Amino acid sequence: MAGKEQRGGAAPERVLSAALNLFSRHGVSGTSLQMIADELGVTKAAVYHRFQSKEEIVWAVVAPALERLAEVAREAEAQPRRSRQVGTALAGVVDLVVEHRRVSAIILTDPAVSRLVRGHPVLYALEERINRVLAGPEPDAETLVGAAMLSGGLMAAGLDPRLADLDDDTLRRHLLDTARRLMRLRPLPRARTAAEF
Amino acid sequence: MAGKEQRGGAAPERVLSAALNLFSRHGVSGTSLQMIADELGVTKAAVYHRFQSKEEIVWAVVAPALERLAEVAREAEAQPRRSRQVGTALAGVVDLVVEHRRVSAIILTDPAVSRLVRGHPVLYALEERINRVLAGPEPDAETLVGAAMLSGGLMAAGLDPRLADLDDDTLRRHLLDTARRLMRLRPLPRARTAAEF
DNA sequence: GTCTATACGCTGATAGAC
DNA sequence: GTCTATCAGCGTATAGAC
Repeated sequence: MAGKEQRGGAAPERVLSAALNLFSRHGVSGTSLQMIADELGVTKAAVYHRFQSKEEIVWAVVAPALERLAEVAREAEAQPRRSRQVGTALAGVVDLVVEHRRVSAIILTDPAVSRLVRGHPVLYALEERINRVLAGPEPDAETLVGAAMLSGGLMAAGLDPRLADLDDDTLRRHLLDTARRLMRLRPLPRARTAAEF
Repeated sequence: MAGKEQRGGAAPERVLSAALNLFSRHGVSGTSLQMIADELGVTKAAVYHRFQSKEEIVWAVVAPALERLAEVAREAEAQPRRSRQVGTALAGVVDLVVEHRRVSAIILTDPAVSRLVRGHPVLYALEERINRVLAGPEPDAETLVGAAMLSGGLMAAGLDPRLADLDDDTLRRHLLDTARRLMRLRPLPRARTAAEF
C-alpha cells in the first residue's frame, strides 16, 4: 500500500490528496489527522500549520467538485427548452462524476460531509436547483424515482472496481446513455459526444 | 429529535434500533457507544452487558438484510432461464431495499461496514453471486454500467426524502419499473406485482 | 442487569523550540 | 515550516459494587 512519503512535506495539495484517499477508504469520521500526517511522513502539527482545523481540510477537498456542480446548474438553467435543460444537466453531472469520482462519492455518502454541505445555505439551494432541472417543475412519481436513483447510481458506477478498466471517454458515453435511459430520454445519436449536449 | 428514553433499558432490540438510527445519521465511525447509551438513557456498561464490542453491534444491525440478500441470490439462481434470473433478482433486491432502506444504505456506503462485510469470505462471494445473476456471465460494457448503477441508485431512492411520502407498494412498483429500464428489460405487465416476478 | 469507577490509548488542537 | 511536548476530552473496553 501507500508507504510513508517524506518528500514534499505538508504542502497543501499533498495534504488534500492524502486526505481524499483516506476519506474514501475510511470515511471522514474514520480518518484522523494522525493518519493524514503519517501518510505524508510528517507530524500533525505540520498539517495544522496549513489548515486550521479538520473541517477546513474537508471543505478544501470537496470545493472543486461543488464549484463544478454550480457551473453545471448555471449552464443547464441557461438552456431555453426543458429537454435541452435535462440533457445539459445530465451530461454535466456525468462529466463531473467521471472526473471527480471519489469526491462525488464522499459528498453523496459520507454523513459528516453531507451535513457540512447541506448546512451551507447556498449549497443546499444548489442541490435543489439541480433536482429541479433534472426532474422538472411538476414531476410525476416515476420521474422522481428516476431522478433519485440517478445521483446514487452515477456515484456507484464511478467507484465500481469492475468499471475501473474502462477509459474515461468510454465510461462517460455509457454512463450518459444509461442515465438518459433512466430518465426516459431518447437515445443520443452515436456520433455526438457527451460534451456536445 | 429523539430525546432520552428510560423505559426498557438496554434490551437488545432497543440497542439495535438506536444504533441503526445513529449509524444512518452519523456513520458507524461517527457513532460512539456513548451516543447509543445516551439515546437509550442507560450507561455504556449496560450496552456492553448485551454486546461484547461495537463490531458485534454492527453485525447484529446488518445481519437481517444480508440474510435476505442470500435468500434473493438463492431464489434467482434457482430460476432455469436467464431472463427469469434477472427478473427475480431485480424484484428481490427492490423488495430488500424498500424493507431495509437504512440498513441497505449503511452496508453500501459506510466504509467501516463495507470492510467488515467484504472481509467475510461468504459475504464477499454473495456480492459476486448477485452481480453475476444481474449482469450475466459475459456482460458487455453497457450492461456492466447498468448493473453498477443499480445498487447505488436503489439505495439513493430508498433514502431520498422526496420519496418518503410514497407508500411502500407504490415505491416498490416504480423502483422495479425503473430498475428494469436501467437493465434494458422489457416493461412488466401492469397487473402483476413485484413479488410475482 | 444496571450501575459507578476506572484503565489507557487516541482524538483534535495549541504552545513554543529550532 | 517542521519539530517536540503537551493539553483536555472522548474512544472502547473492563472490574466490581449493588
